[in-house]
Amino acid sequence: MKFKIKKKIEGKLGRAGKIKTLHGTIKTPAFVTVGTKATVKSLTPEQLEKEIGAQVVLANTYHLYLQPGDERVRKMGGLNKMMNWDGPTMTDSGGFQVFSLGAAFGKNITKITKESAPEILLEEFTETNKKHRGQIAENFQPAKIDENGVMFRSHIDGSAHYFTPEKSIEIQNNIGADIIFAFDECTSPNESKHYQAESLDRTHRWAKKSLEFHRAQQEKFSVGGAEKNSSVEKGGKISANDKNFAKIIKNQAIFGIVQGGRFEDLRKKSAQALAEMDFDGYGIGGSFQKEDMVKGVEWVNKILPEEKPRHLLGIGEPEDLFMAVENGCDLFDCVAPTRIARNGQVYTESGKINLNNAKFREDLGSLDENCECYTCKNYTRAYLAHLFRADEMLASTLASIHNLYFIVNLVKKMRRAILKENFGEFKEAWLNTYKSSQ
RNA sequence: GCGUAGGUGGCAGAGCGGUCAAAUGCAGCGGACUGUAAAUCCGCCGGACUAAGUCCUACGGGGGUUCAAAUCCCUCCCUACGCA
Repeated sequence: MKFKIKKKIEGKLGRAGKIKTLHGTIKTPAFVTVGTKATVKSLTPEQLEKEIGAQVVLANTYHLYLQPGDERVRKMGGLNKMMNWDGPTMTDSGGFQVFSLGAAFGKNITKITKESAPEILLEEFTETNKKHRGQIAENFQPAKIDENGVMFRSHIDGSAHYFTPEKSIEIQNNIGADIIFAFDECTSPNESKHYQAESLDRTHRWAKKSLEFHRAQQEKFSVGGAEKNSSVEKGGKISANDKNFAKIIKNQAIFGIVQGGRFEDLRKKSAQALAEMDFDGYGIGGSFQKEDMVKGVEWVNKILPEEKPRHLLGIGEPEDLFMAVENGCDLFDCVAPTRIARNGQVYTESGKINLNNAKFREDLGSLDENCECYTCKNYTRAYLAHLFRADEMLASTLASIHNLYFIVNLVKKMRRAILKENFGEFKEAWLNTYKSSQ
């Protein structure tokens, strides 16, 4: 993987550049589409590429390990081949599941908190979650952390699985994405500073282990290439797939992940510690308070090496993307566009609208007035409103096409603005319209 | 005409003397969703008053029994099935 900066935003940390991978080039800043289980929900790769113009897909280590199993992914020729996606790919390490299946499990907690958010009545939410999320037994906690790793209980069948940094990397090697992440702990925003600090040190130790293990794997595959491949060592023949994997892993980049919650000293310490390790790029993870996410990003990006790409994990909403691009992030992924789409909400230039609202039942306009996407060119709000009410699958597909097009192209526009040196004006104008009618 | 089973909120359908403005599901209305436990979840859903609450009108119509009736009795109307 190679990263090149083409242009910077004057007086800011933001930049436009290019990341070259085995499966193609990513023009940054870029929005990464999320395909957790090796599919961007409700979309075909062809729609992703042609209708949306997506550049990258991010899949998930934990999910693909559970099903179909990373060995099977490898047998199917790796992530790209398996899902018929030709472009660049990434995998998240399972670090987010430490949070979502751990501290956040059964509670109504998200990694983004808002100043205005009311106190959460934990017990109430736990009760409702038990009721509605099925099979889960009393006090069931699917993720438990210790110094060496995390014990996950499968959310599918309850079986126990132990992830170490090495295990996560090994799985990610088998999945074969272009960019992989070190195993980390995404901490809950509700944790004390004491816990955040403790967890941070552990995440740094895991980062080092992840990096060392990955480099060793690459070494194994580069010296003598496919001959050193494990299946060959067992006496097998060198298959085309083994050769292909040798190439993939040799080129597989690894990003370290910065944590530290919303604490300045911890964020800076984390950026410093990771910058000292020779990662190919960096992820910025963990929880934020919406209002001061800017500061968090700034603290970190001032320290991380400029010449390496930075991925802001799990963000976001349009306003977050402007903030992050301006402050030096190159990649973003977020489930929001596809998730809210499946739930009936779509982006428009003037804010989000909910197609389940009665007022759209006879609205013959397109989802967003000036949008050029496939959905907007061919369908009305009224039709989508009907599809959602009728519980038709096409509703998800059409809304997802629109939302991803909207976000992917918004970031592309930001890139163009950087190249044209008018990012500031573009941001201001865009956000004015977006906010004004919310 | 006779027999049997029924008539409950927009629909389906519980309840069979008090704890019933009435379970549950659907429909309806609104909200949430930020490295996907997610085609998910939450709230409201007879009427009036800002809310805890208070009052009003309600389980086919009418009449009764009872301190108390969606629930028991009588009668009428209607529906389904069976028999003439």
